[in-house]
Amino acid sequence: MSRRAYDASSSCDATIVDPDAVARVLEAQPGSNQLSLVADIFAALSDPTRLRILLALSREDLCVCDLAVVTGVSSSAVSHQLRLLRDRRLVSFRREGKRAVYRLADSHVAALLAQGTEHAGERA
Amino acid sequence: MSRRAYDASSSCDATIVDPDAVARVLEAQPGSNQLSLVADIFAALSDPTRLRILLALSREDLCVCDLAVVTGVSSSAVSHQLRLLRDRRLVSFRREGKRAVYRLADSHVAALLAQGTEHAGERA
DNA sequence: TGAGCGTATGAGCAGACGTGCATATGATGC
DNA sequence: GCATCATATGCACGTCTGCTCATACGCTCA
Repeated sequence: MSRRAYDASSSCDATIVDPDAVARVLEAQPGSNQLSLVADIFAALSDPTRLRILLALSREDLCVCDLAVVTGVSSSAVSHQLRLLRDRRLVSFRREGKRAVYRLADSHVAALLAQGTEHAGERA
Repeated sequence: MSRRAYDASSSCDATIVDPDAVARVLEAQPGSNQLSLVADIFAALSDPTRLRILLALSREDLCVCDLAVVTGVSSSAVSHQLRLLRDRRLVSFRREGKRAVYRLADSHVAALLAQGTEHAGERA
């Protein structure tokens, strides 16, 4: 939020224009591990197929083959994506006979989805 | 939220196990365009360098070369990423002498960042 | 046990992505 | 005008990603 003017002096090749601001920012930045975690979560939400899966699961628990119908891709592709979403703890599943019925892991996921769609909605 | 048991009959090759649930989901799913928009926004947040840029800008307005210092990559790379963030309307900038000073486009971005980091924080 | 179904996984491929290098553009100051 | 600095852009390269195909696993029922 700093709106103070840049002093326009000082060079810039690997040098810093606003040392105070840079220092404040560097102090507040999360470490690389934490940052990769955040990036991984957003990456999981960055694919249309996975978004369709997650949006579907935000309304109904569904098995793999129904998710294939909903997303319009092969159940193999869905399974691959579900594995990724499982690894990132965004979905969980239970066995029901031969089927695997998936559901969202927790409400944070739905909240992120909602915020993302809302943000996109304003740029129609 | 449907928790009713799957009836375990009916086949599944391109066929549907729970037609009602699938129908409800399909009706509620956004169109492909809207969906791509959402995916693009999340994709913009899915890279550590871009996250560093956005987190930095959520605290301070910064020029390209300072962002290069903060992110630890070349100012060319920063410029490339800023172009992407500009195209997706996540950041805006003003000219200040020779420099371009960038800032977050709106508060939604900060909200998404916060929600993402919070979500990641619980999985330490 | 053996066939059939639903799901999972590994390999391979086409396309997208992030970066650095070289170069272009634009603004400042002599 | 020219030189210099900050930023932007085109290209090339290595990596990653999402899909399909083939195959393996696990469960159910005859």
